[in-house]
Order: sequence, then C-alpha cells, then structure tokens
Amino acid sequence: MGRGRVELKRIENKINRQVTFSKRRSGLLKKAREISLLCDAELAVIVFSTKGKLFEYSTQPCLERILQRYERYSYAERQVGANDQAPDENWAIEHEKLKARVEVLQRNQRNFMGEELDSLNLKGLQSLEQQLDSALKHIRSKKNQAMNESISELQKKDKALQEHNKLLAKKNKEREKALSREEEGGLQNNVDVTSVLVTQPPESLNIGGSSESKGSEGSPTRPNSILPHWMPRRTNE
Amino acid sequence: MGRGRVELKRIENKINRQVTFSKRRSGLLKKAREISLLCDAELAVIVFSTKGKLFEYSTQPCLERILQRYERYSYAERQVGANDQAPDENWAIEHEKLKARVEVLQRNQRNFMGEELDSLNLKGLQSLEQQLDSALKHIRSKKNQAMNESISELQKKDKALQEHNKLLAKKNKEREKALSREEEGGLQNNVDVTSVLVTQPPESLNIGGSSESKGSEGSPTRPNSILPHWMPRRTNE
DNA sequence: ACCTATTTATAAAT
DNA sequence: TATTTATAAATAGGT
Repeated sequence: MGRGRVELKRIENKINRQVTFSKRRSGLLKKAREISLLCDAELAVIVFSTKGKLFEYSTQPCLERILQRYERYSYAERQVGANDQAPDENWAIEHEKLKARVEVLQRNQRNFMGEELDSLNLKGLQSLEQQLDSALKHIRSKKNQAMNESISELQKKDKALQEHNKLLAKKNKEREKALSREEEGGLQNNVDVTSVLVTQPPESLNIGGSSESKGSEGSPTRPNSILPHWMPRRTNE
Repeated sequence: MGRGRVELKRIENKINRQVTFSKRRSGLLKKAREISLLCDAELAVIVFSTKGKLFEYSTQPCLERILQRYERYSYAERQVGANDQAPDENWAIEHEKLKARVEVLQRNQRNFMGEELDSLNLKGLQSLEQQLDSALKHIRSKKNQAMNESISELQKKDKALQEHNKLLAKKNKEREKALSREEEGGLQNNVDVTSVLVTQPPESLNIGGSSESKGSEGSPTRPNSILPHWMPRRTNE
C-alpha cells in the first residue's frame, strides 16, 4: 500500500522507520477500534516504540482485569524497592548504563531472531548457530513434555467419561426395564443419554498453534475461562 | 475496502459479523506483526471474540512480559500526576521504564538461549520454537554464504600466489643462469625463493576476522554478564 | 502535515 | 471455510 512493495524487515533508515511507525501505529489502532465496533469484540493493543514510548488501545473490561491482576503484584514489588532510594546524582550515569545495556540486549535479540546478521563474523554466526540449536533442543523437549502431559491428562479424562457413560447407560437401561414393567406404553420419555456424553468435544486438544490461524470460531467450546487449565502461567517472580 | 462503504457500527447479521471478525482479526494481527518487524517495536494484541474466544499476537514469546512492562510504565506515568516534584523526578520515571525494558529483554534472551523455559506456557514454547527455527535457517544460510565467500577468496589468493611464485621461480632461474655465466662459482648467495613463497602461511584462513574483530580481544568488555562472548560490538550506527 | 500512485485489505458473492 | 472480484483503505515516498 504505497509506492513500491515493502520488504518485511526492519527499516534501516531511522527517519523512515519513525515515520512508518507513526503511520502504521495509527492504522493499527484504528483497525483495532473498527473491529471492536463492527464485531462486538473486546480487545487491547499495547505498543512500545523503539524508544520505549507507549501507545495503546483498549475496549476496556477484559484487559483491565488482566492488568489489575498484574498491578497488585508489581505494585507490591515496587513498594519494597521504593524505600531504599537514597542517592540521586549517579542517576544520570545509571541511566546511561541502562540505555547502553538495552541497546546491547536489543541487538542480541535481533540476532537471536535471525536478523541483523551482518553485524556478526563467521565465528559469531557459528557460535550463534550452536547456541540456537541447543536452545531449540531444550525448547522442543520441553514442549513435547508439555504436550504429553496434556495428552495423558486428556486420556485420563476420556477414560473417566467413558466409565461414567457406561454407568449411566446401564442405569438407564435398568430404569427403562423397570418402567416398561410398571407402566406399559410409557416409553416416549426415554432419552438416549449415551450419545450426549460420548459426543463431548475434546476441547483441550486444540493445543495452541501460532497466535491465530486455525480457530474454528463456531466450535461449541464451553464458556471456557479463557486459558485451558493445562497452560501453566507464571505464578510469581 | 470492499464493495461498498462500511458503517462503523455493530454488524447486525450474525453470520456477516462472524465472517468480518475472522477476516479483520487476521488483518489486525498481520498488521501488528508488520509494524513490529518494520519499526522494531514491541507490542501485544489481545482480542476476545463475542463468544469469548481469545486471539493474540505478541512480539515476545511471553505475552505476560509485555503486560508487565505496560504495568510498570503506567505506574511510573501515574507518579507524574500524583507527584508535582517537577524536574528531577522525570529521571526516576525514565529510569523505571528503562529497567522494565531491560528486564523484559533479559528474560527474552534467556528464553532464546533455552533457559528459564518454565516461565513459558505451551503456546509460548511453540512460538519460540518456530521463531528460533526460522532464525536458525537465516543464520545457517548466512554462515554458508560467509564460508563460501572466504573459500573462493582464498582460492583466488592461492592462485595469485602460485602465479607469482611461478614468475619468481622463473626469474630466479634466469638470474641464476646469468650469474653462473658471469661469475663462476658464486652460487652461495642464492636463496631458494621458491620455497619461501610456497610456505607462506595462509593467514586468511582465519575466516571472518574481517575488519571488526581483529585484536579486540584485549578490550575490557563492560561488566555485562549476559552478553555472549561472541557478540561483537558494533562500531557504527 | 498533506498529496497521490500503488499496494493492501476486505465486503460481497460464490 | 476458501476463493474470487470489485472497491475502499492504507500507506510509501514525495513535498
């Protein structure tokens, strides 16, 4: 959308990057507003510019709740650190140091994401490759572990449901028999409980893919409380 | 964008609303990804459909991290309003913001190195895996490119040296011949240049030592324990 | 900040 | 839900 295609990579020219950021940011927020209006969705967008400036859009309730949860936590945390504020002169220095650190960390991160590789020599590339390779192994192992856990949990659940199902079916049959003995011709009230139970959708099998993609919206997910229980969240720290 | 203007109000037709939601959602997430890539911004988008299903995009493997940053940021911001301590206090706030950023970056980096994976849920792990996988591809391609370049450079150099060598050998022979003709028995000064040249150590095999990394070993790196040793510092911006 | 030439996104139809 | 198409929007590069 503009004169010439855009390569999807960091814009090197600082000015252009800044301008594009400004334009696209407003575009993004506008679209966020539109979708929330048109489709009655609740959403939040949080954007930090490279320089650390914050921009946001939110339709309120949901994100607020999430944020409040964090707020309590980090407020408490900050109260601790706020007490021992003594000196004020080395702040400028500390600040500079921090900025430098941020810069370094950002560059690292870009490298870790496979970008800006020209800043590395061959040795660096090789070392990075090794590091990522090993990291990937860890990650995959962890992921598989997580998947296996949730699978076995599901299997357990499934088994339990089947048991329950069988039980109910049996009871049902018994009742049916009893009824047919007591009142002849009173069968029309009989509902097949079996099918109801067996049909329960294995909702947790929707093991998160990339952020969006496959989301059969209409699926009869239950009023799921947002995150499946098997998704561990950071509890503290 | 589409056939006919869009009124900015809730779409009444349920089906249409659903379809539009799906389309615009993916559009929004796409744009979010683009701005983060193009403009080096950190951001998160959280969307709840009417039915309560969650969709999200985050530049970080762990969306909570951005929320935390947001938290700290808005806390610091709030201090401005509450506090009428004018000039110097800004520094404190900026400092807080920076610290929040550093924390996020550090955590990311640890994750990128395959550490601290317990802080990620399955979704985060998968997204991280994908990211690293793609990064690794870039890195390997870059590495191979670098290697090939240095190989062909070496071959060129080698060829040139051999040429030179041949030339010198020839000259040497001629001179020798000439000498033996002019002064009989004066051969003890004759050094075999050939061997000297052939033996020349292939210094350029030190691949990747181009311009920047040479001799920087002794420089006292700043006390950044996080920075991997192989990451050369950039000299220009 | 404003202006277009173009590229994108997407509403409607299939 | 996936494709296709006609159009509205977004926006890159200038000014």
